[in-house]
Amino acid sequence: MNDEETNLARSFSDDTHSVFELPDLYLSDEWMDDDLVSAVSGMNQSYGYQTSDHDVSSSVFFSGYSSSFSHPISPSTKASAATASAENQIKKEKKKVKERVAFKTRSDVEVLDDGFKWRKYGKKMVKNSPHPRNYYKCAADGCPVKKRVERDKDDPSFVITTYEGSHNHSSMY
DNA sequence: CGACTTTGACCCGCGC
DNA sequence: GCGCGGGTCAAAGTCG
Repeated sequence: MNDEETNLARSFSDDTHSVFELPDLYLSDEWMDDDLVSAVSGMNQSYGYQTSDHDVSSSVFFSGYSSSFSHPISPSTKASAATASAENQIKKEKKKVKERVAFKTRSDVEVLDDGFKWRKYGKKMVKNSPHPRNYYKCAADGCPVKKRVERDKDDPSFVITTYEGSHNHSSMY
């Protein structure tokens, strides 16, 4: 885990958020489908946290393509694919994607204040799920960080948040 | 009245 | 080369 990811984890441990470790309760691979599973490396951690308004618990997957990519648990589609082409795809993704962090959060609201200011720029219906997916960008000037938020397809009380990139500004606003 | 969200259109990569 | 799925743009709308 690099510094950025550590900071991200710590951002949930302030006045309004308290971070505590969970047993591997939510680390089952049932939700790890498609691109999410391909984003997961060997370093997995599980957290829960509370806000003043809501009780939420999260599975937190810190991932980085750049470091020690471990072979993912193959979902059905990729498992059936030829090994060679699958490896090529992994190579391509490795090149393109720098850094991705996926949260699965039990919450009734999808806009959790994680200390950054987000500007919403898109909404899409995704094929796999009956729920829309929302796209946010960090509002800080010149900051390239994006996140996407979607609900779990078969358990709508979960919200999946995926962060992409690292903040290049120290202040949160 | 300014800042931010909404929402359909547009774009681009990929598989057939 | 066309259609589809996923990501982004930007004009219009909404909110404080």
